[in-house]
Amino acid sequence: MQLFLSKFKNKIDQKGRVSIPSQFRNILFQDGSQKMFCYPSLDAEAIDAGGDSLSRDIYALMDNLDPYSDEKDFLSTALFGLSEELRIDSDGRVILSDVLIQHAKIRDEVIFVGLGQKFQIWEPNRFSNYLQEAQKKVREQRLLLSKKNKGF
Amino acid sequence: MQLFLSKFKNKIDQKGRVSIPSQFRNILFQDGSQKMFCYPSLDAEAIDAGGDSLSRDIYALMDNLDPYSDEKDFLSTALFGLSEELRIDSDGRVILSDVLIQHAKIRDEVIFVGLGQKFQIWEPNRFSNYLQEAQKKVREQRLLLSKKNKGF
DNA sequence: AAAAATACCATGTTATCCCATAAATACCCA
DNA sequence: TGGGTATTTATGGGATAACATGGTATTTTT
Repeated sequence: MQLFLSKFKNKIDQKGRVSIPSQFRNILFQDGSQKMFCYPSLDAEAIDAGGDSLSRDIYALMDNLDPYSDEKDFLSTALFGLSEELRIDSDGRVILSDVLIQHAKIRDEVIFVGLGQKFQIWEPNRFSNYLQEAQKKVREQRLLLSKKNKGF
Repeated sequence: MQLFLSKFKNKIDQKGRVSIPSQFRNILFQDGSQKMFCYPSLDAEAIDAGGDSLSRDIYALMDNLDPYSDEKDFLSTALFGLSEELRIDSDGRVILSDVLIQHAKIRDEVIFVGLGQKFQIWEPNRFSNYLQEAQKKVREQRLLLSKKNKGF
């Protein structure tokens, strides 16, 4: 399985179009779909995005919940109610919706960040702050992890 | 399993290309992949790099985490977001990304240092400083150890 | 009709491929 | 062992393809 790795900075033009980094695009295209599945990230000011496998994972997650629970209703509203399948045009670009743009406080540049099975889209400054925090956490965690994981 | 051993100094050309030392390249090619997996070293001004086995170790590490926790998001941002799989071209060269170059403060020459299951890429002067300190530390340690373990 | 979405085209930049060269290494055979 | 030949390797350059990005034209929506 191909993973989303690394990060890329791209511009948004006057029409609101952004190129999806080719590395990510190729992964999305692998299952034949010309869509990018995305929704406002639940715990960050960013957009979560991915391909068919991501949307399938989320469907599967929902299926495991009690059909008549509040929890399921909340989650399906938060995820499916706000998720979109953006069409990827012939040049590999998408147009982000207003809802997504406002949630992530995006202007005219974005950062695509690979997270393995999905990726996120950030406003650049906001992302560099988040990254610093994340790196701090990793350094703390690593002490624990390194006992089990050789080499890393 | 083949180990990355010894060190090699190579040049970066005007296009940003560096030859991977053939000894290392052969190990990378063993599992058929044309990629070099790498990321900014966590505790040194250097680039950590390796092949499939290194990336698999890290993927496995992430698999153990709760898929929808923000702990996982933090870790995958710092690990996946900063990792790259650089394509090795037909002449055995890669192009290091800006992020990696800036982290390791690399200019037009690098040193590849074998560390067993992975290797590091250093700016030459920075590496020789690091090496001197490391040797000093080893000598100090050895004095302590030798009291218990003669012969080392 | 106006606005938005889509297709299509153009451009500069960068990455990728292919080939050339020189040095180093491995190989071979008398 | 020596001496010469072939092979590998690092490195440079030119040609080509891919990519991000901007623009214009055409279609669709409302």
